[in-house]
Amino acid sequence: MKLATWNVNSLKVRLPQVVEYLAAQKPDVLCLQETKLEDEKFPVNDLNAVGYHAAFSGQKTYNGVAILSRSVSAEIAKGIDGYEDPQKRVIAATIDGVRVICIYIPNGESVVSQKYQYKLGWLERLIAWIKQQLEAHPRLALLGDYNIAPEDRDVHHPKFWAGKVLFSDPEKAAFRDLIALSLQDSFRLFEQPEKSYSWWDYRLNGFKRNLGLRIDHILLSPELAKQCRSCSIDRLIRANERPSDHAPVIVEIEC
DNA sequence: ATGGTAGAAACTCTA
Repeated sequence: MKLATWNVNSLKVRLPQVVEYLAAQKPDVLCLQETKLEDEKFPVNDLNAVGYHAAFSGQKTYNGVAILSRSVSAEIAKGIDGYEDPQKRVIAATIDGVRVICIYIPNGESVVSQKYQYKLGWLERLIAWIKQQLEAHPRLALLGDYNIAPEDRDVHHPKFWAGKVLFSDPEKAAFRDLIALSLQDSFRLFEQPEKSYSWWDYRLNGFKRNLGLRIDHILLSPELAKQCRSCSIDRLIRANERPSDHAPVIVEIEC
Protein backbone atom coordinates (compact mmCIF):
# COMPACT_ATOMS: atom_id res chain seq x y z
CA MET A 1 0.00 0.00 0.00
CA LYS A 2 1.34 3.42 -0.97
CA LEU A 3 0.31 6.52 0.97
CA ALA A 4 1.36 10.01 -0.08
CA THR A 5 0.86 13.62 0.99
CA TRP A 6 1.25 16.83 -0.97
CA ASN A 7 0.55 20.49 -0.21
CA VAL A 8 -0.58 21.58 -3.68
CA ASN A 9 -1.06 25.32 -3.00
CA SER A 10 -4.32 25.57 -5.00
CA LEU A 11 -5.83 22.40 -6.44
CA LYS A 12 -7.36 24.45 -9.23
CA VAL A 13 -3.91 25.37 -10.53
CA ARG A 14 -2.27 22.05 -9.67
CA LEU A 15 -4.97 19.59 -10.84
CA PRO A 16 -3.05 18.57 -13.99
CA GLN A 17 0.05 17.90 -11.89
CA VAL A 18 -1.99 15.91 -9.36
CA VAL A 19 -3.44 13.75 -12.16
CA GLU A 20 0.06 13.25 -13.56
CA TYR A 21 1.39 12.33 -10.12
CA LEU A 22 -1.41 9.79 -9.56
CA ALA A 23 -0.60 8.17 -12.90
CA ALA A 24 3.13 8.09 -12.20
CA GLN A 25 3.11 6.83 -8.58
CA LYS A 26 -0.26 5.10 -8.43
CA PRO A 27 -0.61 5.75 -4.71
CA ASP A 28 -3.49 4.02 -2.92
CA VAL A 29 -4.00 7.23 -0.95
CA LEU A 30 -3.00 10.83 -1.66
CA CYS A 31 -3.61 13.47 1.00
CA LEU A 32 -3.79 17.07 -0.22
CA GLN A 33 -3.44 20.35 1.64
CA GLU A 34 -4.13 23.96 0.64
CA THR A 35 -6.71 22.97 -1.95
CA LYS A 36 -8.15 26.51 -1.59
CA LEU A 37 -11.49 25.32 -2.98
CA GLU A 38 -15.03 25.37 -1.67
CA ASP A 39 -16.54 21.88 -1.64
CA GLU A 40 -18.91 22.77 -4.50
CA LYS A 41 -15.87 23.48 -6.67
CA PHE A 42 -13.88 20.35 -5.81
CA PRO A 43 -12.98 18.51 -9.05
CA VAL A 44 -14.64 15.21 -8.06
CA ASN A 45 -15.40 14.17 -11.63
CA ASP A 46 -11.86 14.73 -12.91
CA LEU A 47 -10.50 12.55 -10.11
CA ASN A 48 -13.16 9.85 -10.50
CA ALA A 49 -12.25 9.73 -14.18
CA VAL A 50 -8.69 8.71 -13.31
CA GLY A 51 -9.80 6.08 -10.80
CA TYR A 52 -9.84 7.94 -7.46
CA HIS A 53 -12.50 8.59 -4.86
CA ALA A 54 -12.29 11.87 -2.98
CA ALA A 55 -13.21 13.05 0.50
CA PHE A 56 -12.68 16.77 1.02
CA SER A 57 -13.21 19.69 3.35
CA GLY A 58 -12.50 23.06 1.86
CA GLN A 59 -13.16 26.79 1.88
CA LYS A 60 -12.62 29.72 -0.42
CA THR A 61 -9.10 31.18 -0.78
CA TYR A 62 -7.33 29.53 2.16
CA ASN A 63 -6.62 26.09 3.65
CA GLY A 64 -8.64 23.07 2.50
CA VAL A 65 -7.75 19.36 2.77
CA ALA A 66 -8.67 16.23 0.86
CA ILE A 67 -8.04 12.49 0.78
CA LEU A 68 -7.94 10.78 -2.61
CA SER A 69 -8.10 6.99 -2.62
CA ARG A 70 -8.37 4.05 -4.99
CA SER A 71 -10.69 2.21 -2.57
CA VAL A 72 -13.84 3.73 -1.16
CA SER A 73 -13.19 5.54 2.12
CA ALA A 74 -15.32 4.98 5.22
CA GLU A 75 -15.95 6.88 8.48
CA ILE A 76 -15.08 10.26 6.96
CA ALA A 77 -14.57 12.84 9.71
CA LYS A 78 -13.79 16.54 9.35
CA GLY A 79 -11.94 18.72 11.84
CA ILE A 80 -10.66 17.90 15.32
CA ASP A 81 -13.36 16.38 17.56
CA GLY A 82 -14.73 18.95 19.99
CA TYR A 83 -12.73 21.87 18.54
CA GLU A 84 -14.66 24.48 16.61
CA ASP A 85 -12.34 25.85 13.95
CA PRO A 86 -13.62 27.68 10.87
CA GLN A 87 -10.35 26.89 9.11
CA LYS A 88 -10.54 23.64 7.15
CA ARG A 89 -7.38 21.84 8.15
CA VAL A 90 -8.25 18.24 9.05
CA ILE A 91 -9.97 15.32 7.34
CA ALA A 92 -9.84 11.65 8.27
CA ALA A 93 -11.03 8.47 6.59
CA THR A 94 -10.61 4.72 6.93
CA ILE A 95 -9.20 3.16 3.77
CA ASP A 96 -8.33 -0.52 3.41
CA GLY A 97 -8.28 -0.84 7.19
CA VAL A 98 -5.95 2.13 7.74
CA ARG A 99 -7.10 5.25 9.57
CA VAL A 100 -5.75 8.03 7.37
CA ILE A 101 -5.63 11.49 8.94
CA CYS A 102 -4.75 14.39 6.66
CA ILE A 103 -3.64 17.58 8.42
CA TYR A 104 -2.66 21.09 7.48
CA ILE A 105 -1.09 22.55 10.61
CA PRO A 106 -1.24 26.37 10.80
CA ASN A 107 1.83 28.19 9.49
CA GLY A 108 2.04 30.66 12.37
CA GLU A 109 3.47 33.52 10.29
CA SER A 110 6.09 34.55 12.90
CA VAL A 111 6.69 33.83 16.57
CA VAL A 112 5.33 37.26 17.58
CA SER A 113 2.13 36.86 15.58
CA GLN A 114 -1.34 36.04 16.89
CA LYS A 115 -1.30 33.28 14.28
CA TYR A 116 1.61 31.67 16.14
CA GLN A 117 -0.51 31.49 19.30
CA TYR A 118 -3.30 29.96 17.23
CA LYS A 119 -0.79 27.42 15.90
CA LEU A 120 0.39 26.39 19.38
CA GLY A 121 -3.19 26.11 20.70
CA TRP A 122 -4.20 24.16 17.61
CA LEU A 123 -1.30 21.73 18.11
CA GLU A 124 -2.39 21.13 21.69
CA ARG A 125 -5.88 20.17 20.52
CA LEU A 126 -4.44 18.01 17.76
CA ILE A 127 -2.17 16.07 20.13
CA ALA A 128 -5.00 15.32 22.58
CA TRP A 129 -7.22 14.18 19.73
CA ILE A 130 -4.57 12.00 18.08
CA LYS A 131 -3.96 10.32 21.42
CA GLN A 132 -7.63 9.26 21.43
CA GLN A 133 -7.58 8.31 17.77
CA LEU A 134 -4.61 5.98 18.35
CA GLU A 135 -6.54 4.14 21.02
CA ALA A 136 -9.44 3.62 18.61
CA HIS A 137 -7.32 2.92 15.51
CA PRO A 138 -4.09 0.95 15.99
CA ARG A 139 -3.41 1.18 12.23
CA LEU A 140 -3.13 4.95 11.91
CA ALA A 141 -1.21 7.26 9.56
CA LEU A 142 -0.94 11.01 10.16
CA LEU A 143 0.06 12.74 6.95
CA GLY A 144 0.33 16.33 5.91
CA ASP A 145 1.95 19.73 6.02
CA TYR A 146 3.04 20.09 9.63
CA ASN A 147 4.72 23.47 9.16
CA ILE A 148 7.37 22.21 11.60
CA ALA A 149 10.93 21.15 10.83
CA PRO A 150 11.68 18.73 13.68
CA GLU A 151 15.49 18.68 13.76
CA ASP A 152 18.60 20.60 12.68
CA ARG A 153 19.15 18.23 9.77
CA ASP A 154 15.69 19.16 8.44
CA VAL A 155 16.70 22.81 7.93
CA HIS A 156 19.17 24.21 5.40
CA HIS A 157 20.62 26.73 7.80
CA PRO A 158 19.62 25.79 11.37
CA LYS A 159 21.52 28.67 12.99
CA PHE A 160 19.64 31.18 10.87
CA TRP A 161 16.32 29.46 11.52
CA ALA A 162 16.79 28.99 15.29
CA GLY A 163 13.85 30.51 17.15
CA LYS A 164 11.98 31.37 13.95
CA VAL A 165 8.53 30.14 13.02
CA LEU A 166 8.57 26.57 11.61
CA PHE A 167 11.67 25.83 13.72
CA SER A 168 11.02 27.36 17.15
CA ASP A 169 11.37 25.30 20.35
CA PRO A 170 7.64 25.18 21.20
CA GLU A 171 6.83 23.90 17.71
CA LYS A 172 9.57 21.27 17.87
CA ALA A 173 8.33 20.27 21.34
CA ALA A 174 4.82 19.77 19.93
CA PHE A 175 6.25 17.53 17.21
CA ARG A 176 8.08 15.51 19.87
CA ASP A 177 4.80 15.24 21.80
CA LEU A 178 3.25 13.58 18.75
CA ILE A 179 6.20 11.19 18.52
CA ALA A 180 5.79 10.48 22.25
CA LEU A 181 2.28 9.13 21.53
CA SER A 182 4.18 6.23 19.87
CA LEU A 183 4.09 7.63 16.33
CA GLN A 184 7.18 7.18 14.19
CA ASP A 185 8.57 9.60 11.61
CA SER A 186 8.57 7.26 8.61
CA PHE A 187 11.24 9.31 6.81
CA ARG A 188 13.76 8.59 9.56
CA LEU A 189 13.14 4.85 9.54
CA PHE A 190 15.46 4.71 6.52
CA GLU A 191 18.78 6.08 5.38
CA GLN A 192 18.16 9.32 3.48
CA PRO A 193 20.16 11.73 1.36
CA GLU A 194 21.64 14.65 3.27
CA LYS A 195 19.81 17.96 2.94
CA SER A 196 16.46 16.34 2.23
CA TYR A 197 13.66 18.89 2.28
CA SER A 198 10.00 18.99 1.29
CA TRP A 199 9.38 22.74 0.95
CA TRP A 200 11.33 25.53 -0.71
CA ASP A 201 10.32 29.19 -0.68
CA TYR A 202 9.24 30.55 -4.06
CA ARG A 203 11.44 33.54 -3.32
CA LEU A 204 15.23 33.75 -3.43
CA ASN A 205 15.50 30.92 -5.93
CA GLY A 206 15.03 28.61 -2.97
CA PHE A 207 14.67 25.34 -4.85
CA LYS A 208 17.63 25.79 -7.18
CA ARG A 209 19.83 26.61 -4.19
CA ASN A 210 18.19 23.85 -2.10
CA LEU A 211 17.29 26.35 0.62
CA GLY A 212 14.54 24.15 1.99
CA LEU A 213 12.92 22.76 5.09
CA ARG A 214 11.46 19.33 5.76
CA ILE A 215 8.01 20.26 7.08
CA ASP A 216 5.80 17.65 5.38
CA HIS A 217 5.66 14.38 7.26
CA ILE A 218 4.11 10.95 7.43
CA LEU A 219 3.88 9.66 11.00
CA LEU A 220 2.88 6.03 11.51
CA SER A 221 1.48 4.09 14.44
CA PRO A 222 3.73 1.23 15.65
CA GLU A 223 1.75 -1.39 13.76
CA LEU A 224 2.13 0.46 10.45
CA ALA A 225 5.72 1.52 11.11
CA LYS A 226 6.64 -2.14 11.50
CA GLN A 227 5.30 -2.77 8.00
CA CYS A 228 6.81 0.35 6.43
CA ARG A 229 9.27 -0.49 3.64
CA SER A 230 10.23 2.95 2.32
CA CYS A 231 9.70 6.67 2.64
CA SER A 232 10.87 9.26 0.16
CA ILE A 233 10.35 12.83 -0.97
CA ASP A 234 9.50 13.28 -4.64
CA ARG A 235 11.64 16.37 -4.91
CA LEU A 236 11.61 16.46 -8.72
CA ILE A 237 7.94 17.46 -8.61
CA ARG A 238 9.16 20.79 -7.24
CA ALA A 239 11.08 21.29 -10.50
CA ASN A 240 7.86 21.22 -12.55
CA GLU A 241 6.73 24.27 -14.45
CA ARG A 242 4.36 26.26 -12.27
CA PRO A 243 5.15 24.11 -9.22
CA SER A 244 3.68 24.00 -5.77
CA ASP A 245 6.22 25.19 -3.24
CA HIS A 246 6.00 21.71 -1.62
CA ALA A 247 7.08 18.29 -2.91
CA PRO A 248 5.09 15.12 -2.16
CA VAL A 249 6.18 12.62 0.49
CA ILE A 250 5.32 8.95 -0.03
CA VAL A 251 5.55 5.72 1.99
CA GLU A 252 5.17 2.07 1.05
CA ILE A 253 3.51 -0.16 3.63
CA GLU A 254 3.55 -3.93 3.29
CA CYS A 255 -0.15 -4.70 3.46
C1' DA B 1 19.77 34.33 3.25
C1' DT B 2 17.99 39.84 5.32
C1' DG B 3 15.27 39.67 -0.55
C1' DG B 4 10.68 39.50 -2.72
C1' DT B 5 7.25 34.79 -5.44
C1' DA B 6 2.89 32.75 -5.92
C1' DG B 7 -2.14 32.23 -5.39
C1' DA B 8 -6.75 34.13 -4.75
C1' DA B 9 -9.13 37.89 -5.03
C1' DA B 10 -9.43 42.45 -4.79
C1' DC B 11 -5.96 46.54 -4.78
C1' DT B 12 -4.25 42.99 0.35
C1' DC B 13 -3.67 38.82 2.88
C1' DT B 14 -1.39 34.44 3.51
C1' DA B 15 2.35 31.42 3.11
